[in-house]
Parts: sequence; C-alpha cells; structure tokens
Amino acid sequence: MSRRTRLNQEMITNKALEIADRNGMETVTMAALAGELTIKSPSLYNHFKGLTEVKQAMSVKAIDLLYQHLKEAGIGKKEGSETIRAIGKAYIEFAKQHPGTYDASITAPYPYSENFQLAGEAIVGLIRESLSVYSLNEKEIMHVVRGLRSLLHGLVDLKRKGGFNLQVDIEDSQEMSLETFINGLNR
Amino acid sequence: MSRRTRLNQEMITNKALEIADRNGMETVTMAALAGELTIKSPSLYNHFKGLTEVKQAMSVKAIDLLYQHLKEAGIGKKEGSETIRAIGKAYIEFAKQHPGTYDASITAPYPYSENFQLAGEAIVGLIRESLSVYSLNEKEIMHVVRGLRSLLHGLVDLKRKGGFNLQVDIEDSQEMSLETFINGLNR
DNA sequence: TTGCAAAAACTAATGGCGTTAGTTACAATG
DNA sequence: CATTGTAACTAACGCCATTAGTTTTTGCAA
Repeated sequence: MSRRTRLNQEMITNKALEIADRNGMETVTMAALAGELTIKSPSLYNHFKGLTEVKQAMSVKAIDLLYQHLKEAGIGKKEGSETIRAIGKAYIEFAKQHPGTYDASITAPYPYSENFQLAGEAIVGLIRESLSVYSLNEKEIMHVVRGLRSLLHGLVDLKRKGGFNLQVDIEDSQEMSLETFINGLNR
Repeated sequence: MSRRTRLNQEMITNKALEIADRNGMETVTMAALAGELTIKSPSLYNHFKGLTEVKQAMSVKAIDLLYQHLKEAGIGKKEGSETIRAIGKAYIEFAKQHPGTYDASITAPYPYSENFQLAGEAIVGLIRESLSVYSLNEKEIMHVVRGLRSLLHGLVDLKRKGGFNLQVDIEDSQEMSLETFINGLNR
C-alpha cells in the first residue's frame, strides 16, 4: 500500500495552519502535527529544525495570505476612505475566517525572515497607496499605517481574548471604530 | 532560622506577576514560581488548584492595577479629549513598565471571575465619564470605549510582537494614532 | 506547656511535550 | 540491480503540570 506522496515543508506548514485555524495556535505541537500527518513526531525533524522553525514558516505563509486577501479587497475601490474601509473590513474578516492563520501572521518570526519582512512591507504599501489623497509626509504616513494596523489588530485580538463583554454587538463596534479613525484623518 | 511567613495566595500571585514582568508571561510556570518561592512545585497545589487558577488570580490583580493606574492619570484633567489623552498615555505607559502584568490583564480568565468583570467595568466607567462632552447615546459610547481600548491594545501588542519595523519612532506613532482617534470623535 | 488537628510542606511517580541519537526502510539514480 | 541519500522509525532524556501519599510545621485548646 502506502504510495503516500513524500512530505515536504509546504505540506507540513499547510497542515500546521489548518490545525491552528481549527483548534487554535497553542494546539500546534510537534505531536499533533505528526499525528495528523500520520507519522511520528521525530520524523518532522527531517524537514524542520524544530517547532520554532515550523512556526516561522507558518508566519511567512500567513502574512502572505493576509496580504493577498487585503489586496483583493482594495481592488477597484476609490483611493482614500473607501479603500481604507474596504481593507479594514477585509482585515477583520480574515481574522474571523482564519483565526489561527491570523495569529501566526502577527507573530514576527525570530530570527527575522526576509520573506516575512517583504510581505509586511507589501501590506504597508497597500495602505500607503490608499492614503495618497490625504496630504501626509513620509513620517505621518507611517504613523497612520501603524495606527490603522493597531486599531484593526486590537479590535480582532480583544474580541478573541474575550475582552469585550457582550450585550453590544461587536461587529458594530468594529465598524464604528474604523469609521472614527478614518474620520480622524481629516483635519 | 526559617521564621518564614506562611505563603498565601496573594504572595504567590505577586511573585507570579513579578516573574511575568521580568521574564515574560510564558515563563510563569509552576516550577519557576516554586523555585523563586523556595518551595517545591507540588506545594503550590495547597494554595491553587493549578496553573490555570494562578493565572486567573494574576488576571484579576493585573486588571485592578491597570485600573488604579488609569484612574490616577485621569484625576484633575478636564473632561473630554484631555482626559482621554491622559488615560491613553497612561495605558501605553503601564504596558511598557509592566509588560507581564499588562499581558495578564488582557487575558480574560475562564471561567469568568466576578472581580475581573468588575475591574473591567470600572475601566469602562472611567472612559465613559471622559466621553460625556461628546453627545453619544449608550450604544455609541460602548463602541467608542471599545475602539479606544482596541487602538491602545493594538499599539501596545504590535510593538511587543515586533510588528513594527523600526526607523520611525514608535512612541511618536502611538501618540499620533491616539490623536487621530480623538480627532475622529468630533463630527 | 503540652497535645492534637489542620495546614502546608515534602518525595515519588505519571503522562505529555520537544528534542536528540541511533537505526531501519525506502526510493531515486547510476 | 546495487548504491546512496532521504525520510521514516524506536528509544531515551529533560522539563513541564499534576496527583497521591507522607511527614513536618503550626495554631489553638485543654
């Protein structure tokens, strides 16, 4: 029998992201990963140096997936608030649909991966373009990009960590907060 | 010799927060905690059911400390933007000074602790007061509170996770992002 | 002050994790 | 078909949380 296709880094990384999305990032262990790939955990060391390296690979793939998702959301939108709104909503949606992958995307791998850095800069570039209608200098642009990213991450992360008591709809809060920030860009 | 004062939950919780601030939340283990208290780890089970319960106690104490810090920052400030600015800066400063305690404060204990909920609501109340100058209804207030909390948490968390490439000053970004959000409250 | 019960320390052991070392099976290449 | 490298395996170690069972300490009542 067998006839099993040989395992490689990509297949392992995909399975790891799948587990993270299904059961949470903290359940991605060498044992769980090996189990789902129907091998024993020491065999994984033929492909990765250790769990840290697996997580690095997850980060790189994850931030790239996030970038693709945000890019598509921005296509065809008018520059300025319309694009920012679209990207912001896509960010929140991505985190909701792929919680584990999102988690992986915000954990910067150490040591720093070039691919991770590149994908991160691509996302910055995406937002940067949408800001061209506001007259901001280079530094101000970076501040705004960081602020927007922070707001979006905070909205996503606090929801996930149970930081909001219910009663008031969370998605409404996310939408309204984004509007407040966008509104604040006009001075 | 000895004459050691009997250990209790409070002393253990304080030591746990101390370790978290010094070496990071992930280094708070039963073994490390016991080691610093010069006992063996099974002895901790005379005081807590397990690590989860220790972390619950940390959360409760941590969010209360955060609340005290924010409350003091708001004293004597004019309502509205001035108070929001003060509380926001205090939030960021707290996370910088006490990274482990901050970490504990945003991880909602499960099962939900009443004390945790109360301290959380106290923080909401603090921000709520500062918003009275803006004419917002109940729901809108909650949205703004959540948005502000999210922005602040995002700014703090992304910095910690290495989500900002350097070059542009992070503290400037934090300050400017807060201003953008505050500015967005005027419509 | 002494004796006793409760509290809190201890040792020993289990099972799960990441990881390493050493060994075997497979599969591609000549 | 033989060889060689790849990728699987088993066995073992150290660290972790946790449990069970035992001994020491402590506070209080007689």
